[in-house]
Amino acid sequence: MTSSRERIARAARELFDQYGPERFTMRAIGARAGVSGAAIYRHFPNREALLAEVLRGAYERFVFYLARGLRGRTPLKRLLRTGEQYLLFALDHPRFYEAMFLRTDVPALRRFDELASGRGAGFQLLVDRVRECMTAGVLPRGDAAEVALVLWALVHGLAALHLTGRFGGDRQSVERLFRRMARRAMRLLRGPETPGRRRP
Amino acid sequence: MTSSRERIARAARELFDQYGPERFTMRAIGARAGVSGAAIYRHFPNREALLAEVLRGAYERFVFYLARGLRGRTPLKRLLRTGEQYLLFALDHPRFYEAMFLRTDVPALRRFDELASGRGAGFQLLVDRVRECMTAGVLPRGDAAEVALVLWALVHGLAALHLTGRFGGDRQSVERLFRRMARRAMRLLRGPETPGRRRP
DNA sequence: GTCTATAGGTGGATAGAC
DNA sequence: GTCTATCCACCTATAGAC
Repeated sequence: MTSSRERIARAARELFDQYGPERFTMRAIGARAGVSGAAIYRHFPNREALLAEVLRGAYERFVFYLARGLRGRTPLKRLLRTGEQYLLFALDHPRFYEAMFLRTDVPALRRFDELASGRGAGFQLLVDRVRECMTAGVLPRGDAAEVALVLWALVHGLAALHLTGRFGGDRQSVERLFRRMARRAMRLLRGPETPGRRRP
Repeated sequence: MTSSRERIARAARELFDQYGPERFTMRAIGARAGVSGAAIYRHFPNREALLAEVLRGAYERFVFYLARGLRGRTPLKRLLRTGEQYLLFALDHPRFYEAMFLRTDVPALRRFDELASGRGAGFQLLVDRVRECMTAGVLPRGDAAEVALVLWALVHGLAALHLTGRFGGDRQSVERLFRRMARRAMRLLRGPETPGRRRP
C-alpha cells in the first residue's frame, strides 16, 4: 500500500535520475505518478520542496557509495576504493551527479552546499582516508585536506569530462583510466623521498 | 561607425560572458544593443545562430589563452604555463567556461564538441607540451595523450569545483593551490624511476 | 531596418467543482 | 484529494505598419 505522496516522490526521483532538472515539471511528475500536476500541491507546497526531497535522497545515496570505501583491508585500498565509489556514483547517477557537482542553476541545490563542498560529509570521508594513509606511512605526512582536494579534483575532473562528453570514450574506458590514474597518483603521492619502499 | 549587427553581437557576447545562457534572451540582447528583440532577426536567423557566434568567439579566446603557454623558456615551464592559462581563462570567463566545459544543456554547443574535447585544438596544445617534455626527458616517456588527459582532469576539476562554489575559497586561493598542485604533479610525474635529477 | 502587436509554446501555481 | 480550467509570466519567432 503506497500513498500518493510516496508515488509522487518516487516518480519525481526517477524522473530526475533519468532526465535531470529540465524535464522535472509538475505535469510530467504527475503523469508518471498517475495524477494531475495540480494534485501534487496537496502533498508538496511547490516544485522547490519536491526537488529538495529528491536531492536529499541523492546526497544520502552519494554518502552511502563513499562509505563502501571503508570495506578495503588496507588504508591505501580504502582510499582507492573511496575514489572508485565516487566515480561509480557519478556513472550510475549522472543526472544526480551533474546537479550536485556540475550545475549552479538549480536553486534548490543551494540548501545542500554544505554536503557537496569541502565542508561536507562526503569530502570528510575522503580526508579521513587520506589521513589514515598518512598515519600508516603509506602517504608522506602533510596537509591531508589539501591532498584530498587534489584527489577530489582528479576524480571529479575525470567524471565531469566524461559526463559532458569531452572524454569521448564509454563507461568502461573511464573506469579503466581511473584505475590507472589512481594507482599512478598514489605511487606519485608517496613523494620522491620514498620511491619504491625505501622507508617502511 | 559600428553597424547594428556588430552592436548586437557585442551585446550578446557581453551578456553571455556576464550572466550565461539563462539571461541570453532576444529581448535582453536587444535592450542592451539599443534595439527591440524583434530587430535582431534582421541580422541573425534565430537565437541559436547568435549564440553560436558568441561561442565561436569564446573558443577562439580560449585557444588564444592556451597559446600563451608557448612563451615559457623551457618545456616544463611551457607545460605549466599552459595549465595556468587554462585556469586563467576559466577564472576570467566563468560563464563561458561553464557553457563550454560544464554544461550539456546548451544545444548550440554541440557544434563545438570537437573544439572542447580530446580531439580539439585546445587539448592538442596540451598534448604537444607534454610530448615536448617527454622528448626533453623532463617527463618519463609514455602515452602523452593519457598524461595530458590526467593533467586536464586535474585543472578542470579544480576550475569546476571552484566555479560551482565547492571549493569555498576566493580566486587567489585557487590560483595558489593550482601552482602548488602543478608543481607537485610535475615533480611526481617524473616518476619514481627518476627522483631528483638522477638521469639528466 | 526597426517598431509594436501578437501568435504559439511551456511551465508554475491557484480556483472551484466534485 | 483529485480533477479541469485558468491565470500569469516568460520565452522564441512572425506579421504588418512605418
